[in-house]
Amino acid sequence: MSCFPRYILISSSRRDLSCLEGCMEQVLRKMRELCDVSDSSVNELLGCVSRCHFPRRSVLVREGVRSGYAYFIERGITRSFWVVDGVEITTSFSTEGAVVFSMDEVYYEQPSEEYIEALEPVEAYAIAVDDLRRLWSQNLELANWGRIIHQNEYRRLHRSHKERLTLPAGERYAEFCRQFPEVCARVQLGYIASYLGITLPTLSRIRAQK
Amino acid sequence: MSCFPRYILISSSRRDLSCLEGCMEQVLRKMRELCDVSDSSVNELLGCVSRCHFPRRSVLVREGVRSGYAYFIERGITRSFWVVDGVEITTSFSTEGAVVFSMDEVYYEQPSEEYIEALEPVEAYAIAVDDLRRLWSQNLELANWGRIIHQNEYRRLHRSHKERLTLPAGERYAEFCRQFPEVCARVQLGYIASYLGITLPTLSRIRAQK
DNA sequence: AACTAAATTTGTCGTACATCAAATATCGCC
DNA sequence: GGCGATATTTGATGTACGACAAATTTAGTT
Repeated sequence: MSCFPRYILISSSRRDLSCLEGCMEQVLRKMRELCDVSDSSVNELLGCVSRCHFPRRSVLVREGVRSGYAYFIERGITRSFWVVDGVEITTSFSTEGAVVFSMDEVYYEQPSEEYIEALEPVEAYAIAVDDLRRLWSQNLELANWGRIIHQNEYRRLHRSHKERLTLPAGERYAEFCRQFPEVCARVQLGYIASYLGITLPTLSRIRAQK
Repeated sequence: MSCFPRYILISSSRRDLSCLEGCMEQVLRKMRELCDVSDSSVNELLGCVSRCHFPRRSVLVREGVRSGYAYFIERGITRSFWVVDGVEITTSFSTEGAVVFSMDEVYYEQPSEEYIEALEPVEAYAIAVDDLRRLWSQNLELANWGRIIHQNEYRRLHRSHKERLTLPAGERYAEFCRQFPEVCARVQLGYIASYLGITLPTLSRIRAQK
């Protein structure tokens, strides 16, 4: 089990929106791919976020804790994982434009069961979980956006589950590379192996075969 | 691959609500466990449903088709499954009080990728997918109820995925029996084996060990 | 650029579970 | 209540992948 260097930097002045002009570009680009959101809703969202930075290997969300924040990834890549009996199990990767948060915290108001860590230096926008919940409950456009994100996550998980049960390891890896070429290129092998449910040596051998 | 005897009976008179008095008991009981829904919202829902019956082994939702309906299970049990290369993979069981539908149809307006079949004779209430979508988009209470159902499904899947990656087959079976004793008792072994990602002979041997 | 730590490859061996097949038990239905 | 179909058990054999460990390559830090 790795040990985590720990610092979280959240810019102090939540109300200084000057830095937001022309910001959240990746996040907003991704949002517009998913659904229509009016400028006023976007502004509501922008009013709640603070820019922040996470060095490589730092932890955004920790097991057993309520971090209090969700994060929109503007630059960099993160992984979510469980630690079970000292073994890390990667459950997802998130890149530019994605939202990462603890489902336990946001949906169930409980401490997170997962970790989220930065695999590269991450530029992000933090939003307080309370603010996110409030926006989702009050603003229909943002609620729909949240729902679509969640539905897509469910679908990814559903399909990955299907693949786990039907495809041998090599084909699952090929499928992963096809679906997430970005992630495949930027992330080290051990994390992908863990995501696919195989060991690092096995994945290495699979790659050697071709 | 099994072949399906097929008849779907939906009572013709959608507007005859007399049969609904004291009806949907199991469904409404389950709903109240999850969240608060006012009588007027419940009535909105009741106004859209029709009682229907599915014999054992009949199919509620078929792959490649838009069934046009979601179903509230009042009595009986269903399974959802994929057919991949002629092999059935069970992804969930639904009992009294549950809602079953094709995610592809309701969320993505596409033909279903899954089958849903009755494992026992099923008494259900059918709602047109269009009506369900409309209710969810217009009624905040019902929308929240839908969201909670979806979140719980996500969580179940997330955890089952975790178990698949960390526990050996025998412990996964034990965990399944602990979490779903009802289902465990009512459903035949092959479906449970398929849900757990092991073969029927293997599950039979696991049980013989204790 | 060099030094160190981390990631990946490669090797050997063990095992949990799959596959195929046949025998027995159970259950749905008339 | 009994018959026929279906579900479960049991057996023999194979294999994909895991576990552990050492060698080699790659990459991060000064």
